[in-house]
Amino acid sequence: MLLAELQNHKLPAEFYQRPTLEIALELLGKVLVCVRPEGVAAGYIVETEAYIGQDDPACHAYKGLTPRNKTMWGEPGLAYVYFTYGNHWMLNTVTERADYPAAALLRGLQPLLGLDLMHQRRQLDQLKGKPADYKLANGPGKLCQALGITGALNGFSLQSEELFIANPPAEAALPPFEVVQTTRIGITRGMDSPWRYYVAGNKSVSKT
DNA sequence: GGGCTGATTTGCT
DNA sequence: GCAAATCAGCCCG
Repeated sequence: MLLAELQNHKLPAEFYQRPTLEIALELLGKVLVCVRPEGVAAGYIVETEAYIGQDDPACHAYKGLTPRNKTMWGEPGLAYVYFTYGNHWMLNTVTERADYPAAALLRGLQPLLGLDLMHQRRQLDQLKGKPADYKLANGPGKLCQALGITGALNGFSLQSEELFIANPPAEAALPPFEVVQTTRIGITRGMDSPWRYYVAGNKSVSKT
């Protein structure tokens, strides 16, 4: 079964102990897996953004350490989950090294496992019917909703049993793809840094 | 397909 | 109080 394969190919701690831009780039095509009591959901990462250090005006760490952004100063490989806009959770992977606040935001997922569960969680309106599969997690807020990720997972290790990122086995990998590098989305400061990456042509990218 | 707008909570000024 | 690493609904074409 694919889930067992994925569990055996978790990214090692060293993967996260590197420059954030490298990590954001290399996360593309990896598989994010979330195991909750109600079931398993997983998808290919197709869009990421880097937020790097206290000098990056768009990074939450810009204004210094607060209870909310504390996880960014933690060990690389932790999940930094935060709440914004009154409705939405966001998932990041902590990068670089402990005591240095940096993270890669996961912005888009191409659904792979647990499609029914994702539809159930993302159900908007009984009358409207199901959204297309590629729209289940094509955005950072939707991604968390589809996988059942909430603040309860903030500070969890991304090598845990509940939430982890894995290198898919060759037979389950995304077909070869090109990467587009561009500026970040949804921010009001630090808009010049081209720290967003996505899989060219993939429909689960939030905006092209 | 694209543009505009209200929703709704948390954390910090 | 207000801004926020957003989303969905509604209108238009």
